[in-house]
Amino acid sequence: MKVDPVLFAKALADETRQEIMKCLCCVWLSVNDVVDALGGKVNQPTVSHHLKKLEEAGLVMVRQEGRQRFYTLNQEQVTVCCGNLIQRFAPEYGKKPDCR
Amino acid sequence: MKVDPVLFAKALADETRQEIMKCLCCVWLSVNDVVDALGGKVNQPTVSHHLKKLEEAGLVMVRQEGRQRFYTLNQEQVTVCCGNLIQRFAPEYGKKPDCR
DNA sequence: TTGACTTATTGATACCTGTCAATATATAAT
DNA sequence: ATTATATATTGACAGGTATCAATAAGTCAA
Repeated sequence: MKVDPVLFAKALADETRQEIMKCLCCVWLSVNDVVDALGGKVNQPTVSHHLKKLEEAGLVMVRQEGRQRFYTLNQEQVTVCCGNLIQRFAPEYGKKPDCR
Repeated sequence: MKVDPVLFAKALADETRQEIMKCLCCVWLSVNDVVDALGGKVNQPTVSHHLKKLEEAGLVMVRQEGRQRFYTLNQEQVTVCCGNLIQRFAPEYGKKPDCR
């Protein structure tokens, strides 16, 4: 799934959302787990809203289980998108010294 | 100069700003040069506004020359910030297969 | 000094978005 | 069926921001 670099940046351009991503790094959490992990900073609808944004950017994966939905960070997507940014804005960095 | 990952993402989270970054990739341009390069999409004050944002995020370098100010993309900063994002959100990607 | 040029700043406006309260939807348990 | 639980959606509101027109500030030329 190819992701627009602006969409990717927009998804990252929020403090709370980056905290959520941190929580979901390398582990599957339900929505309420995330709410708890944030320690009452925001409430459940807000977390759902952020998770939706992250999902639209392809940054999280979802797995339904009973009445819960488990999310985890898509680390490959993060890596790919960051690589795309470097490709786009620093293509020859490290190659042509005269460019700097 | 250490850059906050949220600030970095915010700087990238705009279509016009990414276009400006593209223009400034590997070349020094005056403000009016950037305005022209964008082909009348936005006017001069708007470009100045965006350049200020990019400067605050450490993504561009500035050089004064006469009455003009020349900007260029700081490719090293882009590379470093992207590396930081990967470090933060995909630290062990490619190392621990059990993590995926 | 005056005028021309380049860029930054200010004020106004419209749009976007993060947040919450309330509610809806869906699923499981009894 | 009814109740409880988990999550998503809606509506409202406040704060942020992208944009422009107008103006200011700084610099060079004459």
